[in-house]
Amino acid sequence: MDLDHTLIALADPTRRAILQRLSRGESRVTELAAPFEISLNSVSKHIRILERADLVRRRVSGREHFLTFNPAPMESAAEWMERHRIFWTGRLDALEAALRADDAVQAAKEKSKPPTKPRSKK
Amino acid sequence: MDLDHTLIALADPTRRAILQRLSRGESRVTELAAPFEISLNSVSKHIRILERADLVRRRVSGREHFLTFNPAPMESAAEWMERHRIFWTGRLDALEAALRADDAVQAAKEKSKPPTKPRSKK
DNA sequence: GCAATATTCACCCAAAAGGGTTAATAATGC
DNA sequence: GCATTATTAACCCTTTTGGGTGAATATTGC
Repeated sequence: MDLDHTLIALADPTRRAILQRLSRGESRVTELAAPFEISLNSVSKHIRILERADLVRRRVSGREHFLTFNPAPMESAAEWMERHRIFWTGRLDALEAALRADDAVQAAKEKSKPPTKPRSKK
Repeated sequence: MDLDHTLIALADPTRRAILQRLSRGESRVTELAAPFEISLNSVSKHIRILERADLVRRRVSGREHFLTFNPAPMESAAEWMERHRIFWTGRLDALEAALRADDAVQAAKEKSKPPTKPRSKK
């Protein structure tokens, strides 16, 4: 799934730093790699993972590779996370509400024990 | 960083399915593993990764381990993603605006060639 | 043409992830 | 006590990740 690639790409501090740098504008690979202590080669591999997630686009001009940040996958991921966060948390809330409701029913039963009018059907 | 563990945990379909199941209420490991084709053992390993991210909590009662979904790390991750998405995209917008402004300045220059008060820097 | 530059390719290595199988451990039911 | 059940532990295997080095390739500048 795309989401997998996006989340994997974002789950690394070096790659997040690369994206942060690229959010300020396009950059060549060497420029981008300079601030990092790891080798140019390792940075190149991180870039490939970012490209797989389509978070980074490459424009080759002669021997220089210009990289740009593409926010679209990040928007999808943020949207997915927000939606599921709300949905999943909402279901927990619903569950708790149901439990509270059950408790209330139980309390009512205990209190007045009515013959519990058989609800017709069945 | 915590974010690393959270994103890694969320970057797998099996683990997302586990969380989805747990969002409907707590479950034992065996119950949880039943719908999956992979072994109980593999599910157990996925659970450990979810626990590392604190997305899943474990309550042991006798030989049964009851798992619950903890939404807090997901909220942090969603918050992080939304904040950076806006910030990074915002900077791109700012960059584009700056480029458009430069274009406008350039166009103005071309049109009337005024002495163009040098805006200091660079 | 030739040296320097920008980048990747092809490897090596260690650690982690994701899958499996076969014990081992701990609690339950009888 | 003893069989059953729930779960992890300890291994094996393969792939991926994250790091490295050294060579290959392509382009630029002279």
